[in-house]
Amino acid sequence: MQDRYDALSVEREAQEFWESRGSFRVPEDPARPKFYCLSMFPYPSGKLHMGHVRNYTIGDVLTRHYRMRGMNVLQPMGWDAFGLPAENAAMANKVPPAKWTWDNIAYMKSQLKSLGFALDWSRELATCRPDYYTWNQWFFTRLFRKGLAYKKTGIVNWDPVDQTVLANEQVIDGRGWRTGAQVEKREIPMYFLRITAYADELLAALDELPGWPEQVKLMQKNWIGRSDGVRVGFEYELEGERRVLWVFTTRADTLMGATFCAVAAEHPIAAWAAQRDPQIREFVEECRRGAVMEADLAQLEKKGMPTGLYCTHPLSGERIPVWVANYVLMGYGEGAVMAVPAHDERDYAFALKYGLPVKPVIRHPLGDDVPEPWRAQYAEYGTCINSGKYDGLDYQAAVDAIAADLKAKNLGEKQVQWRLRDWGISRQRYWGCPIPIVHCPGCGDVPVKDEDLPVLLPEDLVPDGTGNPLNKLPAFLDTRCPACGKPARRETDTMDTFVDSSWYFARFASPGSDAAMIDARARYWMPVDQYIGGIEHAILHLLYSRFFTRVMRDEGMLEVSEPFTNLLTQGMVLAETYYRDTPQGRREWVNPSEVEVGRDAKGKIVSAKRRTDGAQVVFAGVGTMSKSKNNGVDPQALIEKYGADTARFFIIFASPPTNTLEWSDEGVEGSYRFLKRLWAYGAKFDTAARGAGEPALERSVRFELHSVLRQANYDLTKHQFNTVASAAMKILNSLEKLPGRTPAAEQGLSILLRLLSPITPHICHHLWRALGFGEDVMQAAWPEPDPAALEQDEIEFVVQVNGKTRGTVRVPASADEETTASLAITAMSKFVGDRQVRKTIVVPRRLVNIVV
RNA sequence: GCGAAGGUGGCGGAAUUGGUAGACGCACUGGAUUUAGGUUCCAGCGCGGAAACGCUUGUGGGUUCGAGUCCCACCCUUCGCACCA
Repeated sequence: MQDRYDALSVEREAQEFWESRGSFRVPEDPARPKFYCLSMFPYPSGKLHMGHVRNYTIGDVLTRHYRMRGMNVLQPMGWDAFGLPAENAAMANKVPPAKWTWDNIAYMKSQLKSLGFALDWSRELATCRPDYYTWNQWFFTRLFRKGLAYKKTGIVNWDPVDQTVLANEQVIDGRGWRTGAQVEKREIPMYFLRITAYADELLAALDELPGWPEQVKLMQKNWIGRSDGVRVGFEYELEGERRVLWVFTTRADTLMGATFCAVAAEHPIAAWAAQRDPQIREFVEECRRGAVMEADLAQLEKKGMPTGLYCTHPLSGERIPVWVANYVLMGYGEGAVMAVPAHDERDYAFALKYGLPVKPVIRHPLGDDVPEPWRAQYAEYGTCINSGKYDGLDYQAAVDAIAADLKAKNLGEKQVQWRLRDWGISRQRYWGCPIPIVHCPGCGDVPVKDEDLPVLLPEDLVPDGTGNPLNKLPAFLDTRCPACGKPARRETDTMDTFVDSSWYFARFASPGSDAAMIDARARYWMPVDQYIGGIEHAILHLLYSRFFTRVMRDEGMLEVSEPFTNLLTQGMVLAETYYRDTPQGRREWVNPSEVEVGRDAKGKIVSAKRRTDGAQVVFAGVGTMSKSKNNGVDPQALIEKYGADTARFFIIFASPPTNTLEWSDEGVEGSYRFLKRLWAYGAKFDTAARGAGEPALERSVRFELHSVLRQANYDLTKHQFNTVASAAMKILNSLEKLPGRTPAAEQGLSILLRLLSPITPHICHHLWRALGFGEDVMQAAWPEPDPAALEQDEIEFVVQVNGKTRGTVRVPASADEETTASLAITAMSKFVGDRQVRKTIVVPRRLVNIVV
């Protein structure tokens, strides 16, 4: 063995070993327990970023660990290859998105290989390949025929200059990102998937996902948002005709306190009022143009205008005004609310502002009245007051009685309202999966026949930012109707890329299947046992995948309902940010790798300057790695300088997987130092003479070794990998106390290499072979602690007096509680003095507390 | 505004789930090796104190023999959002 740790050659050699043996290709093997370990596949944006490296390192640690525990572990990789950035790059470089995408894939694949991940590349897929997206299209036609896909209008952001639809992220402060033009809202026909048909099931099944973080389940629950309430009708007259304004409320018990109704700006009543009154028209226009983001809207001042229309309270018969208000949303419920100012904070603020009546109808903890300012107690459930026949009823009784009375009048009933909306999948973009529909003047919208799939996406177009280039391509547009055969026009919208990623996990289990979307092999592998990815996908991607899995189940393609048994949401990768203000008054962000910090004698940062020119820079805290703050760290540079094992070790060691990870160059150096020490220990071990060792030292090292191993194995079950890395360091520290190649050293190094191999597979692979432990550490059994090594003759107890720790005492392992207590009292005589011992508490193997 | 997560040394983080707070590492300090820098090795390192000892897990209360961990109130930070009636 050479003395110097040459990470790159060690890693190249290990990777060649795995490659030549096909070590990571996994067949379906019913004889062994399967484990499907999946990390979210990357978008091929150009090169790997640190978040990818973290994600795949976590997945690889799990994969290699379970492999060594004898499981048949599948870890595949592919490419989420359709999407907007490819179109942007295409415009910038005048290259078709396909070429840009494939170049990126080739480069990123080489990066993944250099990191040594145990990936089964024989299953690689890319969603932009026809053999993948043909099944998107096939599945869509199934949904279309079942009525689970349908067409209706949806609202989009429209850029009037470029004449194109913009994604939310392309709208900056209400303006198009390329043109700077004021963005308009536009209604256009789109295809929707009826995810709401599964709302009930998607909600209920969350309770049967013990392997998901509570946080994510709660977010999904709130997103699906089941509300049990009452639909209430307020009658009104318009142009001599009797009509009903419907509202939905979860607080029907407060109906007697409703003093006005409010409708959204897009509501038909608002449109009617806008026609009559220019001021209302102005207000409605303002609402339509205004903020799109909920957080902004929430901060908006509550504004409204009376429509001039009055409606009738369904129970009291009172005449109450209808307002149009900016805090009512068209997209939820009926687009209209009944306002109960006394018991709803927003209604309260609105009523005070416009002098509308406030009528308390619920007894709350602060009394019967609702004086200013607003208090949270006003909204609590309580007994009805000022409510006529409903006085004295509690929440549930009042809701029941009021719902019954409304029903009798045909002006309402109990209703379940979902927050979840159907999923609009039409995108007016080129680089995506074409929606397989043909528009026929005679037959309407007709799905493409199975035998004519896929509808191929032309790959040589370069978009110019003014809409979908497919619209200008007769060869694509002109076709014949699948039903009647007459000339017809092809749909040019493509699918939301979330469609691609809603079933890829099942396709990995059926590589190359060209007769079916997924085949019988998927039944062996599904569900995914462990899914790993960023918290930013906690809602949409995971919910869509759960929806697709259910539809696939109902189509007889899968037997499972849930795609992901266990979910690990990794934290983000952060780095320090530094800036300096330029003479021109601009803020210039300086990459942390260019910054040198000065510290005081205690290690506190007191100054920072740029290495190149010595300019003073300001430390602006840590933040997510981003282009705008120029604080990204390129994984490639790291791999080239230190090797993949150092990068992997640092990522695992620096914080537990679900926490944020703070990047630190010094921390990387520390990880590199540890691997160099491990290598040096291996080299010394290689040449050391075998010897028996000193018995007491051997015994104490073996005790340390096996206690650390026991803890590490426990930590692995919790996925707390950072302390497993610590355990490896502790083991090396213990081994370095031994004089040479003693039995404890042999055993310790064998444990260390196996324990560490999922984290730093290359160096462990090399040392395992070079030091004669075996041919392939991955084939070795996972280490388990030896109970004999954990036995002790004496146990050290912590001794407290009145709960204050005062020292320790060694007690024979065989001693009973009484003996232990008296030994402790003797040892602590200095602290006990002549005071009376009232009580002793003995915690077995741990602690004695003497109460005096 | 609503929803979620979280506050432990100079820093990242540990704490066997109510039992020695600060494992492991980084940074820092001193020393050895080196022509020097780097590397490597040894020692120290929560705060105060010469020491005995005292104080210490965002703040203030509480439960307990014992609280970072459980309960109550408050303060702060981060993340998500489609004002969800």
